[in-house]
Amino acid sequence: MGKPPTTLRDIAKALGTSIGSVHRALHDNPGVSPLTKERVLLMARTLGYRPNLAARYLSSKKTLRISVITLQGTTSFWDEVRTGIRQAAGSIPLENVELDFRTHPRLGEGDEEAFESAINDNVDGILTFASRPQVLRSWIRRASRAKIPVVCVATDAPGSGRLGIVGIDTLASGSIAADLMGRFHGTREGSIAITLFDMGITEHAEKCAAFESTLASFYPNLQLLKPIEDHDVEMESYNKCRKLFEKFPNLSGVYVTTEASIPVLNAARDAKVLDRLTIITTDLFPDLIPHIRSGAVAATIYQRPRAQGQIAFRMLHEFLVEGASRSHQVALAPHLVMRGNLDFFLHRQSQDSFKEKVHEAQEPAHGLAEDFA
Amino acid sequence: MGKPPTTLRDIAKALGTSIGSVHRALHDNPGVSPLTKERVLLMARTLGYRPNLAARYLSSKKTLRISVITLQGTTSFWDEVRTGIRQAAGSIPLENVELDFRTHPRLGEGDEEAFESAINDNVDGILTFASRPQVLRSWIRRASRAKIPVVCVATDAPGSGRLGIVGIDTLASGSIAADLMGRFHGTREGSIAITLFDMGITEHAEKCAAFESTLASFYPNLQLLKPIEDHDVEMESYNKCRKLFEKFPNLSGVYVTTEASIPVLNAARDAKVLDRLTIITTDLFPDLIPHIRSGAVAATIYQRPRAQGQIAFRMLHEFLVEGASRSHQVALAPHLVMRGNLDFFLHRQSQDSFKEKVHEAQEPAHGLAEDFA
DNA sequence: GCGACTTCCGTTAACGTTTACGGTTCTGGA
DNA sequence: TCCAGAACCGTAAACGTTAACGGAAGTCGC
Repeated sequence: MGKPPTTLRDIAKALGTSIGSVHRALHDNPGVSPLTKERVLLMARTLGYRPNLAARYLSSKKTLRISVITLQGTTSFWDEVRTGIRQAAGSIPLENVELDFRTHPRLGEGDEEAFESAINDNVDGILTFASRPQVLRSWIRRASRAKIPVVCVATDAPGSGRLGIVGIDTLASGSIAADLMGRFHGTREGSIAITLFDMGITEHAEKCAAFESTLASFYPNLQLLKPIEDHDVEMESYNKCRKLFEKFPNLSGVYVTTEASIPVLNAARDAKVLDRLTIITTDLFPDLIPHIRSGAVAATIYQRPRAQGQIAFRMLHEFLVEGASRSHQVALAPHLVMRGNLDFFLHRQSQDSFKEKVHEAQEPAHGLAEDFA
Repeated sequence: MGKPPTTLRDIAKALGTSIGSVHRALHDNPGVSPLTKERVLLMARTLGYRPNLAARYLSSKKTLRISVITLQGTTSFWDEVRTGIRQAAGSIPLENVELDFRTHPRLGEGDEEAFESAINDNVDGILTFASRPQVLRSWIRRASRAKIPVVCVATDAPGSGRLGIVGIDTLASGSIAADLMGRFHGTREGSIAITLFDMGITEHAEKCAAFESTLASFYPNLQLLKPIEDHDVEMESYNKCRKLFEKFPNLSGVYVTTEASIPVLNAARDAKVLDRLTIITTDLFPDLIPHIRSGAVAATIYQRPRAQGQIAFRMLHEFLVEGASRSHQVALAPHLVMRGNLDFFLHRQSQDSFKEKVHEAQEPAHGLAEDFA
């Protein structure tokens, strides 16, 4: 059924040339004439040549260096992303990967420098958070020109030449938030607010649009107010919300699409409207937990940072190893966290780098695992 | 920072013996004395020997044969699981895996035969659906004794010696269903029904318990009725539900934990209680779609069959290749599907076995979706 | 016409493991 | 005493790729 795969030797033999020339041609290394190069490329294609990765790795054993340029962050989101990257890097069978974390403290502080040093170090690939697409775009483009593939996590930098993007599906997030808001609220009239970082961020605009669209389609009794932009500044968020609650005393729900949910909750508490509001937030971090348990936050939409990190790494690695990756845009389904299943997610987060953890000793001896240490 | 990894030659040299003996010792092949074997094992441990997988694969290039013993199924669930397995098998870099699907038509029909033939064929590993744990337990045990690792998908077979299990977290599923039911329903009194396959199935009992517990903790206004067992028989489900609706006219919600949601919906329609009920179902398949769109089904808890298949395959493969896998029990977080985000999941399902050759032009409108832990 | 250089190409030794094959030495039985 | 067989062990050839080396032409300057 399976004919043996074609090798470099096969191509060489078919062309009456040598392995060395074939190898040079396929890697467009110098030292091969344009004619033979073309003939090799053609023959490789017709014979359906696929490089044997095991042999390649065994022979060259050069290590891939991947630079991870991310934000420190105010919540645990980016820590989780980095953990996911580390996990994925640790679980590839042929471990020849070296991770190089360049974490900058604040938004727009040190990201450009990190990019510059990564490019100068001539790393093999970059995983990054494109916090400021408009600024980072040129850096990503510069990396691409230097043949360094870049994969964005969480936020896209469209038109930058980046290899790919992995993030949470904005449509699914915004829609599910709207559906929950609508169902939780019932059929009476009411108005809903939404907070986001900045309408200039594609992801946030899309989430907002999806939320609005679903709300309009299925819950016409709910009216969406003009979005509030907080720019990830606590005071801005708090003050704008205080003003909002005063201006719309009949407000019945808030959808917080950013990490800055605590200021919103504080504002609601201080305005004494907390128990009248249905609040849906985004992500999951320690400070938010008591608010979920108390029921103040009805639900939170978990953006699966660890999964994002894992998949981003896999995408980059696949490209570096195979020369092409399967899908360059990955949109994950968000998870929904509420009071009842909160512990499940907390438990999952806590099994951190313990991947080697000994699992419940109820079934100890399997007998198969006795291969070698 | 990185000293070169130890090789067979290193061990041999350190012991003054030969590569051949070291190899035989590490694989407990015949032809090595107990003494040298012990010394090799010790030295391998102290030198921290890890086999070089690239070299191993390059040299042996034997193909792993994995048998997939699953149900045909009445919905697309198991098709999706199999698709996930295929995808995962296709995406491993060193492709030396041969999948062998043994699909039996009905529950408890042909599963034992499939196991027997798989064991007789001496496959390298088995992925299976332990539909009837009590019956299959002995078969799994038999496979384990034949050194064939078995990974269960969706349903566990505890105490069978299986290598591992991947499924949806029952606590998260039951709890989120209860939370939604409670929030959707509001604060007025009401009673809720739950349908399941059989209380004998661990997963179903656990889901039921989680549902009950969350309901009792946070929504004491809702009263849970005695569970209905449908045994995956349509008529049984329909009839029991009809009787239920007659007996409890003030019923306000149903949580369907099995695939058999259509009979429940039909019964509710025929009993003319459909619009009074909050119905939460499980999984996502074509027949269910119109009911979600119409709002008859408020939400459905998607069990991510494709992700289950992918992860189960990975677990088995990792064990077969590396000799030990990281975690033998994987509990996935379920996804929540409602009207608004339904299209996202449908779109994702439809990108089936395409995965090959998606050399996208520039930036397609909507991202490709991938499923993952 | 002779070295020095360029351009192209063939050969070959790694990489670490598996596997088959030939050797030892040792045992038991005739 | 000698042979057959077992039990143990060393050697070497694969596997497919990479990278380095050396050789064969051909080109240029003197």
